Amino acid sequence: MKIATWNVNSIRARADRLEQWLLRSDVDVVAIQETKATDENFPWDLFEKNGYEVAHFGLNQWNGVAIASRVGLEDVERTFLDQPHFGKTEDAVHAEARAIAATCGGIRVWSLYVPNGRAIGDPHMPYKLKWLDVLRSNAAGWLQADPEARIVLAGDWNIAPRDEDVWDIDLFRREGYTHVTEPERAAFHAFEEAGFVDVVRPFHPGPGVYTYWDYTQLRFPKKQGMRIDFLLASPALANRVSGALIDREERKGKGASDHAPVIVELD
DNA sequence: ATGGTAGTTCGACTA
Repeated sequence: MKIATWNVNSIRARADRLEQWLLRSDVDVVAIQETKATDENFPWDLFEKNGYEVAHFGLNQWNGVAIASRVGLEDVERTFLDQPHFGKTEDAVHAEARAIAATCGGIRVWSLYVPNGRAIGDPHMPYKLKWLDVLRSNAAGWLQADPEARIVLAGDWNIAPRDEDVWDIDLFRREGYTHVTEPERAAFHAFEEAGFVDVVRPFHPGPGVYTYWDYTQLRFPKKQGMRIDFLLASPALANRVSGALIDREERKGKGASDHAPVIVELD
């Protein structure tokens, strides 16, 4: 069984490439981020005609997350408990479309699009950290309730946990860039302390292994990327992982997303 | 000093 995560940066702009990738990659489940779509303009047919069920959570042209599966899709959940909002509104109606879950082939799959902190000192940074902390609190609770639970937290985390996860850590420090700050890294490592495991890194250790390359300044051909997309598996699921792939081919050519798909193979 | 890219959508915002 193969499970993938992929920030597609607009599912409508990526429809043709996504369909070709589904055929080529042969994944059973894919967690998708940044659909930039509403349910009204979401390309449902693309999945159905290729044998996938799909659940989507999209409110407007921003964010948007989905899960597609050909091994079942049950108990869909949109947002996690007490998911923080940006700004003053506190009602669930105003939560951003950044988290969706479904049970696929016995695995609880979360497709997550972690908020971008934008800049050190920007109010989006404490929002990002709070969002991660509440998610971690929920996820730790799921494991406490059932230590054998098969859960995968898959998505665009907008964090580079190690210095080697960006092409030039000195540049990031000098310029005061986000994604590499200590509070962001602590928020990520808290998931590992709760028992979740990055199941891709052991198969693809760095340095120089990335999942995202900015569109500008020839970042991809210059191999200047960031590792910010992760699948964090519960212990019971991590034990079943037999391989992983970061699909750099999909970042090539005209019409590519700025993120590559990340695929995990399970026994 | 500027813009360098790509997506939403048609001005401005997001990444």
